[in-house]
Amino acid sequence: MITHHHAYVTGGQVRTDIRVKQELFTGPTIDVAKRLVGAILYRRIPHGEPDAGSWLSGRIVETEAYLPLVDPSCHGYRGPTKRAATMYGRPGTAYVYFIYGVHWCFNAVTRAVGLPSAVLVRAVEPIGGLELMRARRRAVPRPIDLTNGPGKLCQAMGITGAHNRLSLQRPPLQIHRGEPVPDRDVEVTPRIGITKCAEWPLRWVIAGNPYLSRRSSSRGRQTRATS
DNA sequence: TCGAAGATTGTCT
DNA sequence: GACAATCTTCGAG
Repeated sequence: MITHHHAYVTGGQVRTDIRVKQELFTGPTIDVAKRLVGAILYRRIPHGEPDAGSWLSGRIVETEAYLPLVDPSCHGYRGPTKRAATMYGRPGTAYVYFIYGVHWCFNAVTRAVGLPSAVLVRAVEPIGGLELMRARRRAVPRPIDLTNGPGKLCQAMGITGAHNRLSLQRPPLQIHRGEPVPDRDVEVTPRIGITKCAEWPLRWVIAGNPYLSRRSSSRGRQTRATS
């Protein structure tokens, strides 16, 4: 079961905590994408907004890797354009972009400065701040639909372009290591919603987790741990 | 400067 | 399962 720890690190714990968090984002993007499955995403509501100071949190259950140099689906593929510039920045920072004129998508930047790459967080399992998430997600009766998609989780947790380029090691956005997910529970599938190199197995999920995003529309190739 | 596409979601049939 | 909503980005001209 998942335990929720609201406490934010202070004092002598800070140094160790920051090092651990940075390690979350080091290494090949594929490794980071798998590693972030089971990690905890924290969002602190800043002063000036309703419910300031409270925390929203969720366990990451679904990620996708967008690779440098070789991946035409990666926004950084065609160079450091205005939008993709964030991907060329420091690993462990947020890359948040607007899509379809409707939704925000949240990524963690990976690799090194100058190598555009990121991990898309596609779904989280809500842990803390359920009521606040529900308030941000209008017309969503079921808790299971609160954060089961990249646009949904950004809406529920109030993540927007204002967070683009921010460090993920301190408020208002943080990712902490969570309880390890056994390898046998992590499945790899093709990515969802892309047209280029759509068959590449770069999506990681906790098999059978009820908070995963919707199935891929066309081929019904949703993976299941058990049938 | 213009047009098309897009790492999505909610609604309708 | 199909499609509209909605707008920023990007590449072509």
